[in-house]
Amino acid sequence: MARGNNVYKEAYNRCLGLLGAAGSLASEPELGATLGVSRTTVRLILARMAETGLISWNKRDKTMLRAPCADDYFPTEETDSLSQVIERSFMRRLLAGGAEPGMQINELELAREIGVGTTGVREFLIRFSRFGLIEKRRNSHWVLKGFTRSFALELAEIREMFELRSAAAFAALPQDDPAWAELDRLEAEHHALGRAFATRFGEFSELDERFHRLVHGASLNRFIVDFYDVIAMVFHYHYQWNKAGERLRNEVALQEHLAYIAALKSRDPAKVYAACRRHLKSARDTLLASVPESDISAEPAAKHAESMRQIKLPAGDPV
Amino acid sequence: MARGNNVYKEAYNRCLGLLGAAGSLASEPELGATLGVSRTTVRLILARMAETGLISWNKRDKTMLRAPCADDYFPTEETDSLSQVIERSFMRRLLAGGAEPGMQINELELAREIGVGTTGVREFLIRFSRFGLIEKRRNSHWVLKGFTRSFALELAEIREMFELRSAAAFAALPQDDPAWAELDRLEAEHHALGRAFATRFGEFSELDERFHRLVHGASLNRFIVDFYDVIAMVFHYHYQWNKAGERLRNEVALQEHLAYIAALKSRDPAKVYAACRRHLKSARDTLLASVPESDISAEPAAKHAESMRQIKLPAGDPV
DNA sequence: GAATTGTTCTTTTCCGATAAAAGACAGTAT
DNA sequence: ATACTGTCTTTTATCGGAAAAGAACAATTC
Repeated sequence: MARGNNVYKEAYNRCLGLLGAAGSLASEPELGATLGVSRTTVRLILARMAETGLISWNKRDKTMLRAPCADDYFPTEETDSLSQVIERSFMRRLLAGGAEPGMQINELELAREIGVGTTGVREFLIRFSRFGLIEKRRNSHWVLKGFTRSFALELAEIREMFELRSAAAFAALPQDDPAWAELDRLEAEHHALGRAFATRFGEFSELDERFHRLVHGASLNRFIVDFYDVIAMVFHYHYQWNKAGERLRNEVALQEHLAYIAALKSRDPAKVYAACRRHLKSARDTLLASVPESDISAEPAAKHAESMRQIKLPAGDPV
Repeated sequence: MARGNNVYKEAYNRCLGLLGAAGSLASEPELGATLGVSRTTVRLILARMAETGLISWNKRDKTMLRAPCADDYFPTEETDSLSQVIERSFMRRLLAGGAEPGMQINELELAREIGVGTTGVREFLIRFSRFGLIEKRRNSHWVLKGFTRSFALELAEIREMFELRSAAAFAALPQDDPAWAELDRLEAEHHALGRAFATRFGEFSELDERFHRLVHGASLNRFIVDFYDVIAMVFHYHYQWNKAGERLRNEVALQEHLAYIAALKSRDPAKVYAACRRHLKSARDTLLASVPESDISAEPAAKHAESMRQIKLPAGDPV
């Protein structure tokens, strides 16, 4: 009948890392800031560390008595927040099969199977609904729209609109904008990853997200920035269940990113546009290739969205 | 400790209207369909109507005994759903003054002042967050971002992108698409409203929303369609508190709509583009004019968003 | 006297319970 | 045979309460 203490447990685990690395711990407010929790939680952590004999704690003095070992850590199942637990569980069902579009979602059943209260599930579904994969019937159940080809196409359409615009805005950023320094840093990381690609190619997706978020940030538009959450969600879960051809896919994307970065640095709108489009096109094709081919007639939207991309908008300044 | 019975009360009131108009009532399933509620609720309504002597109810026979009077209706406060109550209350505070950007939102306080449970407020805030006016701090409070100039600009930017694309898609719709018939109907309604504008100009906003939703629907993209919810919310609440110049504003918009509709019917992409842009530009200007001029330096995004619109994207097919 | 600690109060997060509303199914009327 | 009604089951919407986490303030320490 109360919230779980995962915040404490998760912060405790991270704090063990800090202790192991430094041999002692900073002041309570400072620890709170680095761990991203309140001082109340910090003091709970310190209390337990003192209790288990990891440190001696007397006011300002927190010195390590022994190095933390594997047993000191809380198991990972206990450090996840409720929403993470629900999200993962839900996405597994969604992607790991048997989730037909049109199927209805039962809050109570979902809550019982995951082992949480209904409120948590409800709130998750409301938050999740903005991804466009589920829909609520008034005073009734939720309906699964499914991870379909048409979803992928609609997503790609918006992404392309937003990212082309963001990339153009990025190229127009003043010389002294901190984004340029961050771009240099990311470029270096791309090169570093490329050199050790054989062993580290799995790290690419994290770099990918950081790069695209940086670009989107240049739009200075909250709707564009927020929309990247949808893309990130899709990539995160979708590719987690679909590791086929991961290495090649990432290798291609990495090269495209480097060309894209070079184009941004040139500040030439035409070059930026071309490099961005090239990358977006391959991202879309890759995503579509991994969505199982479905009966198109059952998805009128997909057909239309595909034809949509052929429509030529009259040239002109954006409004 | 349970849900309110507003669904029943609201449906009951609408059913009184049906009864008054027709003199008798259809079958239970049919009534459920027209009122948009389940048969369980329909039977509750019929039971009360029989009890209060409005009808005699015996199986299939439901005949009116007396015409419904004002006293038969439930008061409007009791027919609103919890989320409507919370939304209105929240928007009133947001727009009716004293809501500074950066201010923090207290769930418990809000719940107490509105007289509802915390769960309802929480769920409302989560749902409302997609409008980009509030933001959540992890494990902590919500922060009000405010109905600022920069919000209006960011909103307008996306709206323009989406609507230009939707309008182009609309013009490319096949001749036999039902949207064309609906467009004809809306055009006729525009003309009818225009003829009686002096007395009925307040009805324009409802027509406005239906027209724009029809256009957006042609995109066949759920993200574009859903985004219109944001615009509709803004217009609904903002203009509800800002009636200054309403008649002129609506008159201009009505004429622009007629030109826009004519352009769509011409199916000429260049004409569609021009008419759509003209209308969007005046909609943006009108909205901006009604947002109080604020300290631009405190809102870096606003400045940038305004310069953004000057950037000329290289012409080319959409990806 | 500025930062840190000790203490207390507030707010968020979450669960279980319950009435309203939806939905299912069998029986009955046309 | 089809559509409607009567009855029963399932599911959703909402509240109150309790523990965890945050935040504020007073008392120390360097």
